[in-house]
Amino acid sequence: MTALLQPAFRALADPTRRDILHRLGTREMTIAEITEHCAMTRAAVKKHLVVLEEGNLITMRRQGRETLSSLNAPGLKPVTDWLSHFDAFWDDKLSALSRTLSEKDDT
Amino acid sequence: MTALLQPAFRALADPTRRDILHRLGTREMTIAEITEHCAMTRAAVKKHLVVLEEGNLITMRRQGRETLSSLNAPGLKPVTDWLSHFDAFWDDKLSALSRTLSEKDDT
DNA sequence: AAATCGAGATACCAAAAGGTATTGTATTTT
DNA sequence: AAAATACAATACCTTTTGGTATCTCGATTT
Repeated sequence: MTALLQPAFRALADPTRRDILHRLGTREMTIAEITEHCAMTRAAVKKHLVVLEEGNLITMRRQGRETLSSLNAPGLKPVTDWLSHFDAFWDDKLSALSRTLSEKDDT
Repeated sequence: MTALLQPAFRALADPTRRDILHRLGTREMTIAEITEHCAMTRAAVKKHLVVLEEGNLITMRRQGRETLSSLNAPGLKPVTDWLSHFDAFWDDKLSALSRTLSEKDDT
């Protein structure tokens, strides 16, 4: 999974792609549907989707003449794992609480 | 803080910059020190440091003729906050626990 | 004071990223 | 079968990105 760290971070670096991820959190969507919200051409949206797929953040499946894109949230795990390395450096109440709890119960 | 979301994600998109962040987790370092590990010129490293500073992920201070760079971990918070929106989509034990707790106590 | 050392500042270059336009190809619809 | 639909693929363009080289400036060392 750590092999997908760079493609995932790369995919997240663009605001359009983050917006698409958010929308796909709601439901599976066609390229045309996504394009409605994006102020660019279908071709451009498709490119973004390919980048998201390379980052393992979405999956695409062909159904008839449509391509359905859906969120692959577990693909974010390498990213959150990498970020968790820095948890110890700031004192966020919740993360501190989580750390405390995980110390008591590491099953 | 949400205004720094894009610069922060941008800064994290480069493997060299992520590596620098890791190193700065250990201690404050000069540009020359960082450059030793980076297989590129000081000028290139400096550019990366500027990007990291724009993302609010590090701070730089001049001391004599040296520039000391240090990690600013709280700058990662907008990123982790954005990512937490997707917590509900995978079943990570710790994040599930955190959500449960935050429901009971939202102060 | 002179030489050196760590950086800042530009200018420049090649490659990648983000986007459009155009053309082509299956799948539906009528 | 013909037309329209939803997309794929390619070519092309512009801007950004990652990098080097060079020159200069200010701080240190001797």
